[in-house]
Amino acid sequence: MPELPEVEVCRRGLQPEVEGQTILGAVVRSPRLRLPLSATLGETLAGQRVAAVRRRGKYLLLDCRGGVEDGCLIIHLGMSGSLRFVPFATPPGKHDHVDIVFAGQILRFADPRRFGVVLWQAAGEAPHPLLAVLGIEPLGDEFTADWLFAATRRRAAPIKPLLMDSHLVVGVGNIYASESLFRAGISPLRAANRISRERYGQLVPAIRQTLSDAIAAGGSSIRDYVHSDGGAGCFQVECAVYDRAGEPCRRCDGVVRQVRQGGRSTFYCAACQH
DNA sequence: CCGACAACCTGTGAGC
DNA sequence: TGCTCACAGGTTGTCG
Repeated sequence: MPELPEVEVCRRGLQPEVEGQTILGAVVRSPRLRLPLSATLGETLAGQRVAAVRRRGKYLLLDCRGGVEDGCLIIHLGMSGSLRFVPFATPPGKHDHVDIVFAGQILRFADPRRFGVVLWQAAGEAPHPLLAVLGIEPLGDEFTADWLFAATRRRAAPIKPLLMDSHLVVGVGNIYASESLFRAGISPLRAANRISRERYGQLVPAIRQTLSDAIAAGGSSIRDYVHSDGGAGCFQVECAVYDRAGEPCRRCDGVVRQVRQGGRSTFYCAACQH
């Protein structure tokens, strides 16, 4: 479910609940995820104090201190993952794979499709390979039109799948790639190296704005559970093109089209986007 | 190095 | 109602 905004909303929901709190232990019901879960996660996490809740791309990072070894709990929600707080003794559902137990409540990780990841990274180890290959943060200072223009000079692939390549830029998933390109008036089919520097000057702010708006829209209703349903976020923001094939464009009297790129659905308005 | 594609896994909705 | 198929918000690995 989650792209960058959903993960960031999740992080903000998590932070006030767990920062400074001590983890009593963890329960692993099913270790089968995208990468196998450590069998000793419970012992590793027991007694850890959560020093900070950070985000890198779509990865949540819980910095931990004071257990058997300092380190970082890395969580990725994959396509269908979610985190929520539940009271003690709440019976686990079919896809509730991991519990992280705090003094007053349980942080429960569920993931029907098992594309998610829960990993322990010990302090002092080399950065985990999953994180080491990540590109730059789209809401960070480095993400500029000049940078994106330079990074795409040798890329003949269509711009939309490139925006979704986390080795280049992190966090832009299938929904927000389509939405950002609509906002910038750029066709998702256009070769990345045939987009001018000036038009990247439109695209970069469009991506930032699209992500920021989505974070702001999702950021309202967080309290005792962690929001990770991008669908709900999308309803709140009202998508311009995503999942609106055949429906009227919101900007002109055209119709939203759907095509397939890299095995994923892309939505756009051929009249508004070139 | 680049780009296209299959694969991982489970659930859901559409169509017959 | 029940079956089958296509598709779903991510990422990696393989192949040409």
